[in-house]
Amino acid sequence: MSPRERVLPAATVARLPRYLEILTALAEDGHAIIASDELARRLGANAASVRKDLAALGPHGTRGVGYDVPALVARISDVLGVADERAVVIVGAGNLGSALASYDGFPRRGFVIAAVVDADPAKVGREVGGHRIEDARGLATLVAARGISVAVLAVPASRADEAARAVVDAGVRLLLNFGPAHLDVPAGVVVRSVDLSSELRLLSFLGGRLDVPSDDAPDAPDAAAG
Amino acid sequence: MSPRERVLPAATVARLPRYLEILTALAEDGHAIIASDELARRLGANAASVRKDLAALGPHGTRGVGYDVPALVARISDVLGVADERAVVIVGAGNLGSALASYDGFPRRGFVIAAVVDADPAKVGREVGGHRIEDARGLATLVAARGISVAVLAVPASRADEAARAVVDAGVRLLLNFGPAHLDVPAGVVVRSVDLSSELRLLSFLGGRLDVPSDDAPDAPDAAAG
DNA sequence: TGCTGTGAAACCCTTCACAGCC
DNA sequence: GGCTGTGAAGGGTTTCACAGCA
Repeated sequence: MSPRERVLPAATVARLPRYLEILTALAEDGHAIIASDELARRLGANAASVRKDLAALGPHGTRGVGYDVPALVARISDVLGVADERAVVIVGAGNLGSALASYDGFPRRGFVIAAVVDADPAKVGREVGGHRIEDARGLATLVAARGISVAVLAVPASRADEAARAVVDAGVRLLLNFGPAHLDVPAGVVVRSVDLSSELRLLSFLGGRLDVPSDDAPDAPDAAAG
Repeated sequence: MSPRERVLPAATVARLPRYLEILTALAEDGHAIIASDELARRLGANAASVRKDLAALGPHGTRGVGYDVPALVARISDVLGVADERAVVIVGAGNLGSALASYDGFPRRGFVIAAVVDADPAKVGREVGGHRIEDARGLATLVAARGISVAVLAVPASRADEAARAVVDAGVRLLLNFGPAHLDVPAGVVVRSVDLSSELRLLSFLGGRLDVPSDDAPDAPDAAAG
């Protein structure tokens, strides 16, 4: 449906948030210039890869000198669209949902928690992280009234599909899912999944391999979920 | 304990935990057989990819019929090494650490929370998720005494490096890091990072492409890389 | 017939090596 | 000299298409 002209390689896009974190920290430390070598070291990547990534964003480097840190911060912020604040609803006020509601990383990155909802009436009215838990049945109203564009799903695996359907029906098209399942959503809805169970089991596997002596450290495979 | 184990492709390994989740659920629902098409649908992947993945584990499928669900569950469990319990220490008893300490996904997947530590003396002695918060300075002793092999880092970004060094010094070689930074660890130490900030910003980017880009149309940097 | 198992092609990403500019 | 920008090479992953078997 959407005219998806992929300007940037997916792998580059996936790294942009980390560039932004590093470059922002550099800017706050007063660094005005950085070379690809140093950036690569901080990112844990190859310098050529860094140069390819940054070149794809446009010419912000000077040969023989390095990259203009403030310019890159501005450019990446622009590309990622972090300039605009986004209203977020956290669905599920269990342990994880409560933690996320209190997580200061959200507001610091332009994500305003506009609502925390739960399907359990017993939880409605309680407070988590300064937010009053509201009834999940009122989702559609909340989304419309507060301009919510992102939903964070922190519900049990068995409820994930149901919750996804509810937020999509309410008009949300960006989902961050903390659950093991693949969510079946309509075209036009974007889902990113953070699967703690999978990460743990992957660790378990990689740990089993540690007994084998190896000359170089096996890099963890990227878990870029589809 | 495995007949003959060849090296599995990293991409396959990264998917195994999700296969295991799906297949376990199928087994509990009484399904004895599943076809690659159906498995692919639930995984959100291609059927050929599923067949390649499963073929790499050995012959557990029957042509014209499908795959033996219980056999696959057993095989993947074996490969991932989830049979053994692993003792985990959670480092950082803030919002996220507390949530993880209460997260029932850990015990259900063979990860026993053996300790929760924090560097803040004010927090020591309090309880989270049934675990008493202990002093982070005693890490080395705890790790040795309780056979801890996995550390979950849930500390602020500014403390991540410090915390990583501490757990590695204590003898832990498997780290699950909830933080934005790249951790510099010695060879032989495996780190998996779950970066909530990055996920959010990625969502932000993907969402920006769904709506009308505000002022600045994608200025078409030649994507012809390589 | 139906579905698995698998060569082969296509694709993507990373890394190297070096040309180009300051 | 130093560092960016980029063709080319190399390696891995996905997808197709079909052979092989119950």
